[in-house]
Amino acid sequence: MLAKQKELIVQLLRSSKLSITDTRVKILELFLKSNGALEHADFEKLSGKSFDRVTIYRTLQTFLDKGIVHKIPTTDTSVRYAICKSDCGEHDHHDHHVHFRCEECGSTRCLEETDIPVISLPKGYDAHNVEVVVSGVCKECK
Amino acid sequence: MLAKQKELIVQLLRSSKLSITDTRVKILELFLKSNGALEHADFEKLSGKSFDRVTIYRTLQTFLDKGIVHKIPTTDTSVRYAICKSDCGEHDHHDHHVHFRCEECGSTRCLEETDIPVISLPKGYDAHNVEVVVSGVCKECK
DNA sequence: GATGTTTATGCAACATTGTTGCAATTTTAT
DNA sequence: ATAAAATTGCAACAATGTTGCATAAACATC
Ligand SMILES: [Mn+2]
Ligand SMILES: [Mn+2]
Ligand SMILES: [Zn+2]
Ligand SMILES: [Zn+2]
Repeated sequence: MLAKQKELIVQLLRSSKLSITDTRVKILELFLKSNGALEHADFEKLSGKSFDRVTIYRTLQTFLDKGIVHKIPTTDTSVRYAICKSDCGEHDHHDHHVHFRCEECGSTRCLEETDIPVISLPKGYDAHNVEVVVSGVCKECK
Repeated sequence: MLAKQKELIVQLLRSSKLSITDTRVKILELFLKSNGALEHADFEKLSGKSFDRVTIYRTLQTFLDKGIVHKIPTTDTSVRYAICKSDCGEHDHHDHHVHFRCEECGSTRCLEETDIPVISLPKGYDAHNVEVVVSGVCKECK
């Protein structure tokens, strides 16, 4: 791993008041390396089975709590996580972008530049959050 | 069960070229009765444990294949299903509506009148399907 | 309504995914 | 270097989903 990236990761953990551990550094490294969302099984594979499953679950939950990563909805039982590129904090997330799932390569990406549209709901409904997931064929697969 | 509803369900199964079985009738009955999306565990509870888990999985998959139900994306591992109110067929679904998840009562509903907005993606991306899930507080819970 | 054929179901066995308690280890603060 | 606090790995468990196969139910034909 590059020293620069390591420094970046350490800063990220420190600013979230998390202690610097091998698992956390490795998982953040995998997020930065990948160009899309990752799911639990990916970490077990990509990390070379060096970490316990439970630790990975707990680490992802911690990152969620701290606003370091966010989840992306799916229609199957998998849970997909992506790193927050905007500076989300523990109590305010502002990842208001569309997600894209490619039917060819299976990758899921954050489209940072594509904003979530305004949805006008029927009377009586109060919206707190809107998730948009587009599926289709990505740039690379066409 | 009302005779009228039973007849409706039988028609629905026939028009999808599915044989009429107890499990299928019961599951459709539960869909019609509920005013929101259901997940696998709901069928085991609501049906009174009379059906095998495997049969429920297979029935839901069959209904999906035939366009009788559709899935709704979630950020957890649960898979939620709702009945298609538009007349979707085996090869063409046209459920282009927004879904709403209430943070209070936990119900997920199809907002049939609320259309999916047009999303303009970055160049190179080809959209086939757009899913919108809004979370917040529903009519009844306010 | 009885017949054979097709289809669906239930069961067992297994795989995958996620959770909790607790002791051992690592990190951090002093 | 040491003590306190936090994280990790392990075991045990719970929930969810899949497959093969024998039995049972539904369907089409007579
Ligand atoms: Mn994202
Ligand atoms: Mn719907
Ligand atoms: Zn692709
Ligand atoms: Zn509600």
